[in-house]
Amino acid sequence: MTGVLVVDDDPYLLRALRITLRAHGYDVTVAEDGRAALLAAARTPPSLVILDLGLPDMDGVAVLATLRSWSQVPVLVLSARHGSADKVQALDAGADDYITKPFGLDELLARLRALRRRSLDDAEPTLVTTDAFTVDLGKRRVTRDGEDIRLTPTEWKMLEILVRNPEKLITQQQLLSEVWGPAYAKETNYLRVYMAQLRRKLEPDAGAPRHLLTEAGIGYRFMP
Amino acid sequence: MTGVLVVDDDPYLLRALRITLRAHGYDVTVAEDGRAALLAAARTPPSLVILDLGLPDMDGVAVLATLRSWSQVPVLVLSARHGSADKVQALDAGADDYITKPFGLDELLARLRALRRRSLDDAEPTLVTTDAFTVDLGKRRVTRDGEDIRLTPTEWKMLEILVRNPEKLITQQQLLSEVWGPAYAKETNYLRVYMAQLRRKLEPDAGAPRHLLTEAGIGYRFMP
DNA sequence: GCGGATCTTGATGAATCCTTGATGCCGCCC
DNA sequence: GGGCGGCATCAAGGATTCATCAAGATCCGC
Repeated sequence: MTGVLVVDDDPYLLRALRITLRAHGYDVTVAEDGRAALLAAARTPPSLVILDLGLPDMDGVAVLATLRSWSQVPVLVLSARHGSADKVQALDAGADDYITKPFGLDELLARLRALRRRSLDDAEPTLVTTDAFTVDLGKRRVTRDGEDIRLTPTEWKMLEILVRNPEKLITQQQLLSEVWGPAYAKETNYLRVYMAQLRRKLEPDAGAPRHLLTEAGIGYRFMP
Repeated sequence: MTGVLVVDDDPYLLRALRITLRAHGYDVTVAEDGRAALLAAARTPPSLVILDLGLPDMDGVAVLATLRSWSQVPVLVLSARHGSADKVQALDAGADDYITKPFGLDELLARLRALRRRSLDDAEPTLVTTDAFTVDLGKRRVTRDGEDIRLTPTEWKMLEILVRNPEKLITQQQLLSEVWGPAYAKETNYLRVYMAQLRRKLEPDAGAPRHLLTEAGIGYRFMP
């Protein structure tokens, strides 16, 4: 499902957008100020962001700049200002599109479609290599000795979390709640089963792992 | 040098744009009607296109659609019309941005920067070959053993997305929302039906696919 | 309208994946 | 040395997902 984060302080517009976007199949999250928007974007990264520049707590361009510091998500900016200086500022801060109020909902939907069309070919060239295997986070692919390794969805989720935090200790609870959900925080069994499978598929000697390490009683750690 | 093709029939605007864009480091080509624009774009493919919808010889949207049939170059549309129906039509025909006259030159420049930022990873091969079949993304054609393969519109859309992202895993949700729209993100049935058809038409052995691979529970992947 | 192509929808067996329990190993403390 | 807790491994079941087929429903050009 395509997730859209709508950031605006006008409750009426918010309501209209939520209804319209839901009716067109988007999964809508809303935020009424900049702080809430950044929190929401960090917690559940959306596929698209609609951002009003006139927010009560902080400048819209500042929100955009902060978001851009860690996310490449396409952003469509809303503004009541027609002045070209504002547009220039927003576009240069990293906005992908700019639309002035008032606007037609069909135009907004068309611009969203155009944005999403472009967002697919954002090749995220993050490649993590060890001397045994290579993980391509963008293409979602693992290779070993030139051969593709086939991972199940659960195996991949676990590996992705570990690989995105190299050398960092990930607790069992972190892994369980990220992969299976917070309700599974005590099912440490799952971790053993899947860690064993990952090692069998990736480690040269699954009995003596060198990259997927166990920290007894605490969690696991990935070493490049 | 970034090449910009400017298509407009107003000689004054053309002159102003040429001077301004050259001053900002762009390499400018101009065309005064649709036919000349398409010829120029075909002969020396530009990095960006600025297209006025009001042309003397043919409808601007038709020019855009024709251009889109073989090129993915970012297009910024100029129009004197403020109506949202026009915008929707242009954006759905493949425009990447839309700006109404009159406009500020600094806004135009900012939008051009935003467009160029998004299209950095060009180098788009229009011809993708495997040892079983060949896909010509520009001409929208698929050949196998020298024979043309007939694809339905839906089959083509699906294949195009996969082929434009070689080796990359495309999730079921990405495929569904690109081909059928975001509201269909749960109809994974469609994917199976059409993937089976694509394999029957393209794979030497549809039962053991080598180029259109299934990642169970996640999505599909194209391997050249 | 009519006919053909294309798109939906449902049903079936096969393949894959997740869960769960049992078993054995290792290190540690009593 | 024996008991214990945490870990690794294995295998089987049940659940989910996939491939395939075929029958309507719908769209489109003539």
